[in-house]
Amino acid sequence: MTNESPSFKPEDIPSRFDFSEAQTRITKMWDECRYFHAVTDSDKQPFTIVIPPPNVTGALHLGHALNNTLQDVLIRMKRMQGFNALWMPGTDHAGIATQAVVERRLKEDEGKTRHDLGREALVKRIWDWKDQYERRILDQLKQMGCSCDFERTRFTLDETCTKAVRFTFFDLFKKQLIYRGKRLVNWDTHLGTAVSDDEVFAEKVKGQFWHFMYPVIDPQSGEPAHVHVATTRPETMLGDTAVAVHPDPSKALDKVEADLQEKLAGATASDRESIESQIEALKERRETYLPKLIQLRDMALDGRMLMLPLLDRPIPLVVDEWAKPELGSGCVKITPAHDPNDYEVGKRCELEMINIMNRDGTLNIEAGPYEGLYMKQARGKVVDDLEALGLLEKIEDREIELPTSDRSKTPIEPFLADQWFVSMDQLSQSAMDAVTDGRVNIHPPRYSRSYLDWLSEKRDWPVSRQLWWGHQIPVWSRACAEQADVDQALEKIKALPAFNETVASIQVEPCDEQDDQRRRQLDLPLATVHVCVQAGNESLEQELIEAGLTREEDVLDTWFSSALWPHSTLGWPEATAEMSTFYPTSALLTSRDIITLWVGRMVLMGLNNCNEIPFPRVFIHPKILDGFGKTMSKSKGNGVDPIDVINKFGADSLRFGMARLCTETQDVRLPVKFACPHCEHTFDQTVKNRILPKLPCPKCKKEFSTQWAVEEADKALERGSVTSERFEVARNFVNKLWNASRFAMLNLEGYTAAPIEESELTVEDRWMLSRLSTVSSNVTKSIDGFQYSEAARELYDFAWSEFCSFYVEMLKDRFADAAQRPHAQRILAYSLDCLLRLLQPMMPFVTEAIWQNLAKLAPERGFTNVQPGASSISIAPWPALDSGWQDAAIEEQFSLYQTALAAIREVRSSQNIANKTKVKFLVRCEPKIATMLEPLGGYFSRMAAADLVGMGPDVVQPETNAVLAKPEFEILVDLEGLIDVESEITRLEKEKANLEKSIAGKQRQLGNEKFVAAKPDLAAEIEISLKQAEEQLQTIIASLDKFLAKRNA
RNA sequence: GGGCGGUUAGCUCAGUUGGCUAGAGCGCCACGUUGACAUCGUGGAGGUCGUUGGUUCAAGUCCAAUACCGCCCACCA
Repeated sequence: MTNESPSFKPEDIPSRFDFSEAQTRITKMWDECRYFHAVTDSDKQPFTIVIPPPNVTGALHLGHALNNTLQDVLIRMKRMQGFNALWMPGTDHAGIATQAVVERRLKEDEGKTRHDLGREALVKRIWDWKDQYERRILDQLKQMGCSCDFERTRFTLDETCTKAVRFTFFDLFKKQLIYRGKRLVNWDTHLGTAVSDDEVFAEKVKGQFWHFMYPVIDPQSGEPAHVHVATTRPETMLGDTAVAVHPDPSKALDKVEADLQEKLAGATASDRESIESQIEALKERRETYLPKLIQLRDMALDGRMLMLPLLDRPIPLVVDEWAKPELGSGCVKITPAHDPNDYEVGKRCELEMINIMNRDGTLNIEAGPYEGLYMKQARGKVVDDLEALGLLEKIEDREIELPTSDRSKTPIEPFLADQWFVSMDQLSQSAMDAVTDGRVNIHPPRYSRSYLDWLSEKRDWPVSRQLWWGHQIPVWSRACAEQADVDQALEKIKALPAFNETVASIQVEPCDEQDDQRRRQLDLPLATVHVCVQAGNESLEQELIEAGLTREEDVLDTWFSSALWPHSTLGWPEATAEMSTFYPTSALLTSRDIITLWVGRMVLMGLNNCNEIPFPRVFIHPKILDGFGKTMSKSKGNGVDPIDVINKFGADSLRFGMARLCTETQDVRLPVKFACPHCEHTFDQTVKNRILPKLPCPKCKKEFSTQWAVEEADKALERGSVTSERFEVARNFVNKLWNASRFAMLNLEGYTAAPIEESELTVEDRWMLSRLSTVSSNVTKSIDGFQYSEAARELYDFAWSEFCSFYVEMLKDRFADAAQRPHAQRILAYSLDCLLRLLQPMMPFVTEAIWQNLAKLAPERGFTNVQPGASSISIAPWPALDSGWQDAAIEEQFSLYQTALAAIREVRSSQNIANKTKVKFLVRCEPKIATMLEPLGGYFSRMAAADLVGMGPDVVQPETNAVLAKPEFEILVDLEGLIDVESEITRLEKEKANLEKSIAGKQRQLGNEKFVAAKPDLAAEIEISLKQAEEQLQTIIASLDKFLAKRNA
């Protein structure tokens, strides 16, 4: 069969890969051909990955680029391996984060708050924001070359996901695994919502430490008149319901002292002084203060009361271990409703929990005369009033760590609020079991520990958020003042026409205020009736409202919907073809900071909803750090837009660079630089300049804008990109590959397809087949085992140092010979084809571009059987060469050649012989070695401008020559008329020193009797190499003597 | 306070079960551009593997202690 192929001239193919043109063209082609669309009626085995949905708060940065590159490399390999590969894309609504961004924008641009707009209008604005950023994110993914099935793109707040959320919530509600209760939450008074612990950061601020005195009621003689307490938040005293003292202060002090002594024993000299002084202070405290603490403890056990000043409310003195006798006065005021620790004390001691704050941060009726003041205003007044009463002891300045909301940057107020919870006992256990019994495998395994530790706490999951953006909780409630109301409400609900127990579930939440009289005073309901409604029952929802119930306003924690992601995206709870085909998914790739928040919850929700784990393998990949070792994030100003990198280096370089950097233990440190758009000068991003809206270029002095530009004037400046030099390696590699294929294009004219006869294979062909077989097998294993950097490194070394530097060079001679040319063309087309396919997952664009060119010249390729190449490399079969081609003898033969070649090059370089000057050389060796080198002998001419003129044990040494002694042979380079005696002496002396060092090491080892006894095999090997080294040394010394004599003559 | 990871060449990182002279890329030095590639080629210089101690015939590798850097969790009236 013949294929008349067109021909390429050098000018037809640029010597640099035009990635920008190729990316646009190829993305379009992939899209049109729907290569990445997975179908449900396939015979192929499925392989599914769901994307960790990026937040629609903003655009993707390099951390996402890493995450998505790794997923794409895996899914692309699996697709080529013949799996029905689905990579499910989508985005996350990211509840509070997104709402906060939009609210901030609203405030900045229009000076409005969300209340000015109202719920509906705000939510619409957020949807607009979401549309904008979802588009941007999906575009970024496409530009990166991600082979997602974009036709299936989901959003955690879309109709499909919403249905899954409703079903899950209903199911858990019905199982009594969701309940409403009071909980101390981190209240953001600015946003009017609770925020989770991980959305709170501690800000160091200058604050004060106030010392108060609370009067003792009816002090007996000998008893103190006051108890001393201290606080950093004086206004909370209005909610105090006790003062605590340690139950056994003496023992507690013993314990503290024992700990200090232990610390002292192992302390360094510099620490000793400080520890010793602490012990001193402790001893003094024991003498002066302990009796008083014991007295207070006894008073507490007697049930004595204190008078809370300002509100004149009697509060008990209680014993609790939370009070530390070694600190302050040893007594601590307890504000259960406004402090997490006090809350715990309150529960232990069954204290009243008095909530003194409204949702907006003002004080409520419980604060008596202070009602209506903001917490901060109340602080000053409380302090002033206490001072007026003579109950302010002192004020200290102190640095305090103020819990602050990450979203609104305002101080957090701990606040007791009604919240919905998921009961985690059983659910956590199921997720723990999945990992401990190996159904879910976390890689690297060390991360299993943080997963298990966190789940084992089994803390109930607060899922309600006082936000407008999110899944509104599907519960309709009614508060009932009397038991009769409750009964009546229940009866009425059950009688509703649309009511039935399969679509609605009822819970009755009793009031937690046990004291009936107090409950009435506070106007609290006796009980609240909650009805949870299954999705798709709008008529019942309407009837419930008509029956006087109101819908819960809160929305769900964004992680609630994220937890369903692996099955909600596939259409659960419907029994879809997608669910049966693609669930459970095959692997999850994510970053370590959401192991607990997300991975654990996906496992337990998958088990709860689908009765099956969501994925058998989880890969936790490294994080991208900036040049200072800090994680990248938009808020720090060190986030880099992958598009900047793509524009400068190309998507393949970004991807290959990412894969190459993805090792198992190290985070990826990526020093980034600004690139001046005017003069292309690059300079470091520093802590100081990275958040400036505009910068002057240090070289050309012109200004350019950054991602931080806000003002129109700044935005009008040309935008400077931020990239990293670390992608240059990958960019060069892409170009190298492009040029290797350019060589192929220029030499495939007249290509005819035919199987390659085994008898026609040369040594180098067999070597290439052997290497291709080994490399493809290793790369497959590496990618399957998430060892991306290993895979990238092996491919890089193979493609550059073996394929390009040796094989292609050798083919040049064969192309020059008309007889060998057709065969050389076939084997080149075949091996390039294989190499491209191996590189496709990491570098899909350049390999596709070359693939399409190759198809024009050599549409049919193959080795044992010839076939047309696939229409796209994305769907071509993954190389899986028979391991029978792996041939250690051939590889050894090749390495002999490489050693000889390097030796000749070394001589040429040290003798400073011009490239064009041909040299002659001989190889003195055993006949066996000569036989091995013989078939490759011709290539020395092309690759080192050296002609092999003789080989064997008896070659005659030329008059003037350089000798390179290697274990297997000696290379004798004829330097007649070229010799530089001094350089040669220098080289030989260096060689001699190296050999002597090596020999000494070997002799030392062999002189070690225990070693020889323990490892006889190894010792024998060393003995052989020692003998060779000694022979080499003799040769070198002889040659050196000769040159020394020449110099002295 | 608890846990985890890191420390190897000027920079960024490899180094499999301990074993012969510890590797790569970038950067640096020298030489080299008429047919794939200067985003290239060839050669070279550069490391007492954080520190201390231990196990072993043998330690970058195993153990212990310690310093520094980073991350996670808990806590700080």
